Parts: sequence; C-alpha cells; structure tokens
Amino acid sequence: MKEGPSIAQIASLAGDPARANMLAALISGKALTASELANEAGVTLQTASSHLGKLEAGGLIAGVKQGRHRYFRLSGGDVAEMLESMMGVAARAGHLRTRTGPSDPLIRKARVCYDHLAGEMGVRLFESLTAAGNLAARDGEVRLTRRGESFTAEFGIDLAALASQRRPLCKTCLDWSMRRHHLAGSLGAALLERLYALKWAARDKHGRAVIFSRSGEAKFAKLLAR
Amino acid sequence: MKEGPSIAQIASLAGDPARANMLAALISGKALTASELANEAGVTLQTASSHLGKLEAGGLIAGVKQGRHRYFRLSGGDVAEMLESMMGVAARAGHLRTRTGPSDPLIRKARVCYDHLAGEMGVRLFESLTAAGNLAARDGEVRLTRRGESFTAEFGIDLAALASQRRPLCKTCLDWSMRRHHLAGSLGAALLERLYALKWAARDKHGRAVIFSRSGEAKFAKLLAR
DNA sequence: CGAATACTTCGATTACCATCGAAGTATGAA
DNA sequence: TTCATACTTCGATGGTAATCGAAGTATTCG
Repeated sequence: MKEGPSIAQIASLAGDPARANMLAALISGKALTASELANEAGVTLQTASSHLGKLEAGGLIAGVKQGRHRYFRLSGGDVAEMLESMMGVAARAGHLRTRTGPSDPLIRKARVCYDHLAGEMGVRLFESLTAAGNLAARDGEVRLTRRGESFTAEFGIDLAALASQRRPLCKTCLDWSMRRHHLAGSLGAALLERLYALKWAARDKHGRAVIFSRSGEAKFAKLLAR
Repeated sequence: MKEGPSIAQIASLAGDPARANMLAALISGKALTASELANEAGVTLQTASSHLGKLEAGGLIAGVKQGRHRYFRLSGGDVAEMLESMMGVAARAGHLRTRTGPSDPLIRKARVCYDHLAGEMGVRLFESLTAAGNLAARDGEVRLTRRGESFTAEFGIDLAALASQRRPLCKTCLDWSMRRHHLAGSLGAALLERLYALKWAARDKHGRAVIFSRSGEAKFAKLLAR
C-alpha cells in the first residue's frame, strides 16, 4: 500500500499557514471559538470558516456547537504529538525561529502539550516521579505504582475518576525541546489541572506557556523531593 | 513565538502528493536516486528534480552526488518519526487506505522504520529484550544492560563500533501500527542489519516491509526466548 | 572523442486554492 | 418581535505552484 497519499492528505491540512496557526493555538488543549481561531490565524471569519471545515473533515480537529458559538479542539493527543514532532524537525532543520520572541525560554521551561505539562518542568516531573518509585517505566510503557497511588491521592488526584476514563492513565510523550519524555495520559492531565487548582502554576493568557509562581515553583520542587 | 509558521513550512513540504510519495519511499532508510524517486512519485524527472530541491532546502532530506547519480535519504530519524506520526493520525482519522493492497498485514507485521525494525516483530523484539533483562527501560529512556551486552555480542553485534557512533545506542520509537514502542538507535539499526546478514529476514523489494523467512522467524522466536 | 545516461534549468501553461465582500442563517439578548 | 452577534455560504478574483517539453550540463562507457 502506498503511504504517500495518506501522508500528503494529513500534511497538506497542516501545510497552510492559516491552518497551521490554528492548530498551533489548539495545542494548548483549550477549546477555541471560530472567531478566536480566525484571530490566531490572522484571516477573516469567512476564510477561517473554510479552513476549519477542512480541518474538521480531515479529522484533525473536532467542533461542537454551543449556542451561536462553535468551539474547536484537536481531535486527539496524536495530533498534538504530530505537531510537536513537526516542530522538532523544524527546530533541527533551522526553521524554528527560536531566537525571536521572549516566550521561548518560557515555552521550553513549561508549556501545555495538549492537556499535560511539557518542557523542563514536565520532564522533571516525570523523571522525579519515576526515580521516587511512584511511576514504573518499562518497555517504553509507564504505569503508576502502589506507592504512586498513595502519592497522587495525597496530592489530591481522584484516581477512581481517572480510572473510569477511556484513555491510558499513564503514557509517555516525547518532548521535542528537551528530547526526553514527559508524562501524558489522564494522570498527566490531572496533575497539570491540580497545579492550576493549587495556583502553583497558571496558563499564559496568550500562548501555551505554563507560568509557575515563585512559591508554586518552590512547592513543586519540594513535592518532587519527597 | 508563533509556532504556526514553522509547522506550516515543514508540513507543506510533505503536503504535496509527489513529495509525500518520495518521503514515504525514503522511510525505509535506503538511499534512492533521483530517477528512482521520480518513479516512486509518478512524475517526470524535471518535476522530481524541483521537488527534491525543495525537500533538500527544507532540511527533510539530504542528497549526495556519486558520479552522475544523485542519492537522497531522509536527513534524520526525526523526519521518519514525524512521517510515522502522520500515518498514525491518518490511520485514526480514516485516511489510511488500510483495506487496499496485500502488503498491509506485511507492513504491520514487520517493516523498516528509517533504519530499525518496526511492526509486530519490532515491538516483540523490544519487549522480549527488556523482559529478559537485556535492556532496561526507565523514564522513557532505554539502555543496554550488562547482560544485554553479552547477549548482543553473542548475536554478532559489534558494540564497540556502535559506541563510536554519534547517536544514541538505544532509543524508543513509537510504533503507530502497534501503539507500543520498538527499538531505534544504533543498536536497533544494527540488530536489523544482523537479521539481514543472517538471512533470517530480507527487505521487500518494492516496499518497506521486512520479510522473515520461515526458518528465520523460528530462529528469531528462539533467540527471543533466551 | 562521440554517444548515451542522469540530472538540472528554463519557460510556458494550467489548475487549484486562499482570499474576502456580500448575503444568508442561527442563536441570544433586550 | 426586533436587533445584535456568531458563523456559514456564495461567487469572483488573484496568486502560487505543479507540471512537462525543450534545452543544457555533467559523468560514464565504448
């Protein structure tokens, strides 16, 4: 079977600058309206509407109506991973304008990757949890240990609720900026939500950086030292 | 920093059907000439030449002259991984024509992913090596154990030669068809070369399937049972 | 040295797609 | 019920890029 046509169909969806801007905006995992995405893409509503139709028909995003608003999000974590891998290639091939914009160090430090924490902090979280015996990594797969169940329960994660979700609890995700793994899956998402809830971190208003407060960062470090 | 433009630049390179066919042909890790790639893409030499120029300028492939021949290969494993992730998205989104062509089960069973074994056999190799204690996976990273050094030396792998390469010995790679990991890195590549050398397996002439002989498959199973 | 082969470059042609103004539809608020 | 807002659809326009025939360059072979 020829794989080229399938690659071309997916890649051409992301290959238009306006659509790519929309996809990049959606990497944060947030659902955005058509108007917001038009803004992110720098095109009119009509153009945005056309592009969103293509992305939806192509299966990269999913839309839902809520009154007169249409909200869109990435259709799955695999799309986020694909976009992350494109950024990795762009960075290596000299396309990524890593020298421009003040948020780059912020993005490398902590960012949202679809629904979980990526960047240095994300990698640090994953590696610390594993080193402490809270996670066991094996065969490239990762699972929560008994110890980890206690640890995460103490940290305020409702594991029973996560277990009922139809997605892996734990999963690794390759971090292009660190070239190491961070934690994805429903536990990865829950941990990030918990950091927000505790106000140790907040998502950046305009991008997908995750901003740790001074005290939040200290508490985070302390947590990982357990 | 806006990530959309970088995504668009990379994605649009892969988004043309002719270029995508060339990239797909190169996933096998083989270097191919401009004429061969023109054939794979179904375009004339002039068109192929233009496309190859773009792919090269964009950093996805690297070309080298040898007499009047120009040979091309993917510029790195990260490009292969990106293409594999696109296929993963295509498969989930219903684009991959998995119902056509007789080689699909073959491709799922064993194929080349840039330079290492992917598919069921690739996943099986990785998982067996880890279960037997030849590889240790941790934090999503994977390394060869002492036991593994003996094992691979016995199998005819020159570890000293691999150690001198400027790339990781062991690395995991997500297998889109199995949704689990297989072994990449220089060890992954060497293991596949060894399977070829022993004639347990051979690459398919026309695609990127890896064809195990009957006896080769038995020997492979026996090897993994150690 | 001439012929053959591999590949590149030039230039013309064509098709496709993104764009937005205008108009229309659906939903919510006053 | 009317008005405002969010979004979609229509249709015209312009720009871009893929395509290949023709010609040119580099390399290899007889």
